[in-house]
Amino acid sequence: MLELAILGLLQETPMHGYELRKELATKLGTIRAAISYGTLYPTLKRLKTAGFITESASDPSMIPPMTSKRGRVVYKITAEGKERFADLLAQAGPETYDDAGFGVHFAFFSRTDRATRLRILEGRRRRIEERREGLRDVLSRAAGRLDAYTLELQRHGLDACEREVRWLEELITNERSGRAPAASAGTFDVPAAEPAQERTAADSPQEPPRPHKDRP
Amino acid sequence: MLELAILGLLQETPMHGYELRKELATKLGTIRAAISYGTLYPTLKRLKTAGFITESASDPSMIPPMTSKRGRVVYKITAEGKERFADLLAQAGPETYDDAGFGVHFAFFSRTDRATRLRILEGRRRRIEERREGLRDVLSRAAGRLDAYTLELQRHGLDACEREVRWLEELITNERSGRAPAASAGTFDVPAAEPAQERTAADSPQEPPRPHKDRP
DNA sequence: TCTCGATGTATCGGCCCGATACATCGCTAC
DNA sequence: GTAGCGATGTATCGGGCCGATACATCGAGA
Repeated sequence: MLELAILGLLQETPMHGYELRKELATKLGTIRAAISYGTLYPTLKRLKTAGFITESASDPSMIPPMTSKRGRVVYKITAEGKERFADLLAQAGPETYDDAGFGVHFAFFSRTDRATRLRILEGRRRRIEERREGLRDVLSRAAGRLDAYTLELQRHGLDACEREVRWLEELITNERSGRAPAASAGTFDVPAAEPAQERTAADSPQEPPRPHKDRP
Repeated sequence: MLELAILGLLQETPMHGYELRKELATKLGTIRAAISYGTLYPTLKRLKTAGFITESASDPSMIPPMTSKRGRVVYKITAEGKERFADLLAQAGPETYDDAGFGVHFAFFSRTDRATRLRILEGRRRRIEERREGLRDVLSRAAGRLDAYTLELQRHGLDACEREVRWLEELITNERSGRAPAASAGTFDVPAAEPAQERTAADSPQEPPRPHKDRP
């Protein structure tokens, strides 16, 4: 899962580990607070061994905060890496629908085609519906066996499930009708930006409608 | 974390592994779907080595489903195990407040005293408030940098945070006023039960109210 | 009879985490 | 000026937990 996220971020721009961790934290803030270095560096090593990324010593192209010449290592994605990213993004294993897996896939939805988005959204909905049914069963059948706190926990969990299902339905509806994820229409006004570069997919040039919100 | 859950369940009645897994699944259904055997058995081994539980061959006291004489192993908690359980339950490390840790502690709240419950509830609230602030920051400051899907994910996460904070506030209020977790007052009618005993204290033999369901 | 699904115990490779160790940079305080 | 401090930065280690896998028994229906 982390592999996918790293590849996705490096696709936008090369980075060194520390930066990667921060970007990961803001992009996946909902999923995991912050990735551990004990995970990050071994994963980067794996990725490098597999040929999906390359390391290079610090080049002096970074202007903003740093001009140091210390041992900073900049990671860069390769062509194989981009291909790998597209594969991981589109393929759907069972782990695609658990909390972490779904979150990562969703976070990179702007790099996917609509069919894939719908498939993942619906798979996730199915998964949550199953969890919801399990909780309902427990609450109706096993209620007498459990204490008040445990029941309260289940009730809260059930509530969260129902809410997530509704959220997914909204997203699915929007997706089908070709709109962007206008969904919950929060208090925030999205400041446009991000022409969302089209065409990612190693070999497929399509990258459909995506009305999104292009500026003139 | 799993250690705590196992000890907690074995405190109610001895069990074998398979049964333990199922109980774990219904008690912690919100937290984790089902514990893996690749986790369960090694943990049981650890617990046994540490002297917190004992193994014994299948005794013929189990009536309901099985009368087999195969290699079923029944696990039973020891006095040290009960002490350990009380310690784990009351102590508050940082991992007490993450999703899994909090869930397990909450599921065993009926075995804790009110002061501990309040401490944990408030610690959890603090944790979630921090996550919430982080998401708000991202949504207001980094919004332009992120695509619509990522933003939608953050919005949904923020929503979940706000909801959980409100839930926790309710629980804290109830706890302070001495009521049971009547909290969210869902569609379900809570079958009363559980006056929520006070005082747990490591070695006390009391084993409070716990109506449970003993057969004749 | 025979296969199938539930029950049951157990191990292995691998991902990921928290703790820890180091080293440098820019800032403020003394 | 220099001493400390917090942010930046790279890296390893032990351990928890997961999914896949293997194996064995039992009751019930084809």
